[in-house]
Amino acid sequence: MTNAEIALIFDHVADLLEYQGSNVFRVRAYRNASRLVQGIVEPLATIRDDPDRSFLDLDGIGKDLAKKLETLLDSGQLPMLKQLEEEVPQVVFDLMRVPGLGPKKVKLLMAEIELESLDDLEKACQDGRVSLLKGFGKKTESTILSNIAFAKNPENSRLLWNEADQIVQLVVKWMKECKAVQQVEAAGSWRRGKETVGDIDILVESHQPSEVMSHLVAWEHTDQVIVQGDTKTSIRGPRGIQIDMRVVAKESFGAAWQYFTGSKEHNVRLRSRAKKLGLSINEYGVSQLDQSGGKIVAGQSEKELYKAVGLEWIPPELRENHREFEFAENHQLPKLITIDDICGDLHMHTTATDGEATLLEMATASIARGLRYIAITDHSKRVTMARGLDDTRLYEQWEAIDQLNQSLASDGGSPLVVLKGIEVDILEKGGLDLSDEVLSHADWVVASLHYGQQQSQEQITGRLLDAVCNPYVSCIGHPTGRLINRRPAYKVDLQCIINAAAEHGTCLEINANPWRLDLDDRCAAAAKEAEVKFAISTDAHSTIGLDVMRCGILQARRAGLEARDVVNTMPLSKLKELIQKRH
DNA sequence: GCCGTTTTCGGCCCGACTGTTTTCAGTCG
Repeated sequence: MTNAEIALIFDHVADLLEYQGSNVFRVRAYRNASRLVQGIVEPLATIRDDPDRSFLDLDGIGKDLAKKLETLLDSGQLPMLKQLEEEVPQVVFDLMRVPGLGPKKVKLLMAEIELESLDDLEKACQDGRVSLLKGFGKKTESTILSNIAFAKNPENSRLLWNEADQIVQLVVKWMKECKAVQQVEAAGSWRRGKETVGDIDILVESHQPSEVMSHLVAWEHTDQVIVQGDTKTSIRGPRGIQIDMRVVAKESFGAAWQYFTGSKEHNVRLRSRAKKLGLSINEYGVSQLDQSGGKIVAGQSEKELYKAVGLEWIPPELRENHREFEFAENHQLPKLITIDDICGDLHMHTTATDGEATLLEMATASIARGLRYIAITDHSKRVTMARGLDDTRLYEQWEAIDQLNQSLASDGGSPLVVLKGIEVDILEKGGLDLSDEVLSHADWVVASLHYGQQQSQEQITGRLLDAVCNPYVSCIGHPTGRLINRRPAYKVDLQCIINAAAEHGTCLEINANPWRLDLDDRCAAAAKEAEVKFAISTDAHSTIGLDVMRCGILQARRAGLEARDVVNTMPLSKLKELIQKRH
C-alpha cells in the first residue's frame, strides 16, 4: 500500500466523519494525517521496519493513528472505513462537492428527499422541492442549481499556475485603474507558486471599499457576482475562475496579505503560535490578548507580523506548515533560488526533432533572455513520432553547433555557449537508445523515459536506475513523467532513484514545463535532503517555451532549493568540471 | 484524534457573508 493510497483513505475517513457530524477536531486530525503522509516520499513501510523509528515521532500522529497506519500496511484495509462506508451512501460525496453545501445541509437533504445522484438534486431544485425544506429558501435553491451546473462542467477545474497568472495580471491591472485604490497585491496559492490555482485572491488597500467593489464588479470579464459585502467581494471571472477580493486599510495591509496568502494550515499554525505568546492574529493585525484591550502591535507589513511572533519573514512558497516554522525560528530559512540565479538552460529541442524553432533561433532567443549557455537536447531515434536523432544525424547537429559557437565567439566576446547535448531515451527493455561511445562525446546528456510507462514499479525503477548509474548520463529528465490534470506519474520508487543519484552524482531535473513540474516540491525536498544536485530546465520546444523557467523556479523554491543546489546557476567552467568528474 | 516549560484534561485560528432566522447557523477561506 503506497503512501498516496493511505493519504486518500484518511481523507476519505475525514469526509465521512464530517458528514456524520463528528467532532471537527477529530476530522481535522485525519485531514492533517492525510497531508502528512502525502508529503512523505519514502514508503511508510520503511519507517515501520526501522527499529530506531516510530510513527509516533511524526507530528500529528498519536497512538490511534499509528495503529491505523500499521493496520493499513499489514492488511491494506481499514475496518473503520468499511464500517463508515456502510453507514454513508455514495451520493453524499457528490453532494458535498457542490459549493454552498456542507455536511449539515447535505444531511438534511438526504433525510428529506430521496437522492441517489446529483441529477436527482437538480430535479428536486427544478421542481421547487428544496426550497420547502427548513433552512432552505428560493435563493438557496437557485444557487444550488447554478452551482450544480458549474460543477458538472469539466472545463471548470483548477488552472495551471501560468494560466492563472495571466488572469492575475489582467485583474491587477484593472484594479490599478481605480482611483480609490492605493495598493493591489495578489495572494493565495498563486503567490505561493502552487502547481495549480483553484481561485485567485486579490488584496486592495483603500479608504473607499465600496468604490473598489463596484470597480471589480464592473470589470468586462466579470461573469457573475458571487458575494458582495463591505470588505469582501467574490466574482466569477475568465475561464470560470473565482476571484476573491478583500479591501483593508494601510495599517492592516501586511496582516491581510499574510492571511490571504495562506496556506490555511500555515495560518492555523501561526495563529496558534501567537496565542501561546499571549497574542491574537487576524487579518487586521496582531493584538495583545491581555487586559490592554486588544492593542494592535503589528499589521502594516508581513515582516513585522512574523517578527511579533518571534519568526523571520517566511517566503510565501514555503508557507505550507511543513518545516518553515522550525527554520524561521532558528534563523535557518533557506536563501531560496531566484530567476536571476539562472545562467543556463540544459534541456531544449529544435526543428531537428519536434521543436518549432531552429538551432539558431533557439540560441538567439536564449541570448535575448540573458542566458550564458544552453544545451540542445533533441530526442533520440526511439522517439519516432518526433523523428528522433540517430548517430549520424546527431553528429551532424553537433557539427552545426560547433560552427554556431565559432561564429558567436568571432563576434567578439561570446554571449552564449551552446552545449552539444541529447535527450536520450531510456528503452523499454532497459538500457539507452544510443551507445556509450556516442554519449561520451556529448557535453550534456539528459536521459528520459517516454515509453513503457505502464510497467511495474520494479521494471521502471530498474530502467531509471541503470540510467542514473551510467557515467555519461548527466541528468534524468522529468523523473516521474506525470502531466498535471492529465496523466499520473509512472510507478517508481523515487527514494531509490534519489539515493542512487546522490551516490553517482547524477542530476535530477525539475522540468519547468507547467504541465510537468517534476520533480515536484516534496520529491525535490527529499532529494535535496540526500544532497542531490538539480537542473531546472525548460524542455522548450519553441522560443516562447524558454519563458517557463520561472515556473520551474517557483517549484524549486517550494522545495526549499537554493542556488547552490542547482547546477545551471553555475558558471559554465564549473559546470564542465562537474560533468568531467563523472566520466 | 492530538497534544502539553503554564495543562494527561480541555483546549484545538479567526472572521466575512448569505439567507433565513428574528439573533444566528452554515459555509467558506
